[in-house]
Amino acid sequence: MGINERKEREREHRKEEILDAAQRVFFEKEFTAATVDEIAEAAELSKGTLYLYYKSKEDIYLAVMMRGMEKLYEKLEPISASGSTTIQKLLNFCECYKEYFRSDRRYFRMFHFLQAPHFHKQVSDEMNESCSQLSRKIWSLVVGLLKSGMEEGVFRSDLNPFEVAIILWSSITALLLRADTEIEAWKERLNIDLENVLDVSNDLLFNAIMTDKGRSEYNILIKAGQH
Amino acid sequence: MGINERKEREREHRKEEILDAAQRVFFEKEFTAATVDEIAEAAELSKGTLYLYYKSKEDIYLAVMMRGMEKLYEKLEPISASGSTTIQKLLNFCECYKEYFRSDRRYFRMFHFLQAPHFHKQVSDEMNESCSQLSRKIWSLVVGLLKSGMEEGVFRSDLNPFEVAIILWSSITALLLRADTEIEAWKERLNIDLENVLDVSNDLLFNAIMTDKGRSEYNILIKAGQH
DNA sequence: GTAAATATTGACTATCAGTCATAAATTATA
DNA sequence: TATAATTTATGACTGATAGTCAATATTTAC
Repeated sequence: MGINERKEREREHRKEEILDAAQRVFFEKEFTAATVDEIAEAAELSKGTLYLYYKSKEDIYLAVMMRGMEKLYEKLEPISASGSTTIQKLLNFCECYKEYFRSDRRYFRMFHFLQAPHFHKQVSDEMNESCSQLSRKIWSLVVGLLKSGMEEGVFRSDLNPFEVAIILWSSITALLLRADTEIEAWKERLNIDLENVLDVSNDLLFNAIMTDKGRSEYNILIKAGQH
Repeated sequence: MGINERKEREREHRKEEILDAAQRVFFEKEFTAATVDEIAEAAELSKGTLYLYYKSKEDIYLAVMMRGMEKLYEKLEPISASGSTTIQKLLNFCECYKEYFRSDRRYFRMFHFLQAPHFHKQVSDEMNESCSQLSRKIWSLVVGLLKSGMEEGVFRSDLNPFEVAIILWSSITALLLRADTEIEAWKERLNIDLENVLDVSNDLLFNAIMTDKGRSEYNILIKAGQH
């Protein structure tokens, strides 16, 4: 019976079409401002049909956001797999995340909602699970990098790689989320460029987690990058 | 005419009563789950009356949150005014924020909403302004501390105190917000204690922003604190 | 004591997520 | 091919809730 397979394919295709429509809507309006009716209209389907494919508005939102996370993963993974040194990879990771922030800002912006605790109440267990799984994929790239660096002796091995990953990821994401909403305000009020603040923050943290060996390689790369 | 003054006092008093009621509600339920009708019932007033005193649900929420920020300020300010050394003050600031997180968790939890960009759409300009003003008050304590430390030569003076304040505040707040919602998950999954991660993060950043002079004082204090 | 001003009310409106009985379309059976 | 069974789609409806406003009650001024 190829019929069930075809039906399954068609179902997945329809789900993607709904996401295409939802993405157009969520790129224009944030979660609360966007309505399910708008998404249905954009998808040229009735609202009831949407609910045959997704369990809630939050599920649809997360599914679009996961496209964004997947895209970030696709950008980070090749760095991880490349032949660069660990220090170079760390710098590339950060540059890549910043580049993602700049060019895929509408996806990045959706990450704001991951923070809101109430949001997850309406998310189905399956969606939450796929989302965590994808998070962990990205996560493991960072942890992997830190572990390699510790083994090679460029990162301090007295630190816990998971803890350092949390620290780095939290601080970078927090500053980018802040930059997303406040970059103009800081520029005007105190002439501070939040993207530059991120560079300073990274520089402080990188130096702090590196060994002398790591730092010497890092400083050479940094100087080479500044021109 | 003392009547207008009395009326003004009564109006302020009523606003506080509404906040008392709103606080009880928001301490139990997060923003979306709490309803204005519930707050009205808790205040023993009709919903219409609430809107004579506050312009929106968001305004009421922010007003309660500002009580929480005020309370934090009241705890931080004495540290700033004390005769301790700058390094000691920095450590006390962090300990104080962590203590606030633990004992005033319900206020702290409300901070989650400050991040959400859509939230501010419904906030009146006046409320936004009072809120920013209060933020700046807390903010200036941190910046003041950093500036003093730079003058005394315990903090690196090649760094911009405003930028360092953003970095410290962002990273501490981001880790505490994460701890608020994920502390059990990390404990179970990888046996990682997010409160400890905060200590590690602070240690990395503090060392990174200090001069040799600062670090030597810091290390003495840290060792004294560990017993 | 009465008129004007002020404060309060709660029924009403508008909006929107999610549902479900009904209808259309597709597939299986005779 | 005709009909029954199954699957997919619909949109009017429900329930929840933020915010409004004409009507009412209370307080102040004369």
